[in-house]
Amino acid sequence: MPRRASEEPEVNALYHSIHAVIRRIPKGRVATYGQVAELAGIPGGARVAAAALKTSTPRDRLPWQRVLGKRGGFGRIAILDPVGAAIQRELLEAEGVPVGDAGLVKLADYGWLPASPRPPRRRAPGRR
DNA sequence: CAGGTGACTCTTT
DNA sequence: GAAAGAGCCACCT
Repeated sequence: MPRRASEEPEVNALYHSIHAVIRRIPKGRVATYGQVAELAGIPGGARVAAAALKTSTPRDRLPWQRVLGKRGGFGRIAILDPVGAAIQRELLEAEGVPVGDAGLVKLADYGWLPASPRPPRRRAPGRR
């Protein structure tokens, strides 16, 4: 069975916060998983944000199409749900967000800036 | 409590 | 620039 936060229609408070952040993404803008997670209070929890989206259902009316990977792409979803990815691309273009042929969005121009610009982080994760 | 998993992200090869 | 390896977080079994 698919992994979900719980069998109940209501999600956990943490996931709810993530959903709330996603709902705050202005139209015509996109945010990254890491960005959403950080705003939700989970720095470095990009995967948690992804899980929150995965567990959510279309009935939640979440603008998941505005959540992209750090490189401006859709990530593995393009492989898991190619149909959904196509819909996502159309939705973004309908909002005024141009998507390149490779399925990439210019985060420098259409990235969401909730409060501060993007401070260059030195080496948070990935240090081996 | 411990092990396994993933719509991620980063640094190094 | 692509591929591989390592790290983090929260949820599930």
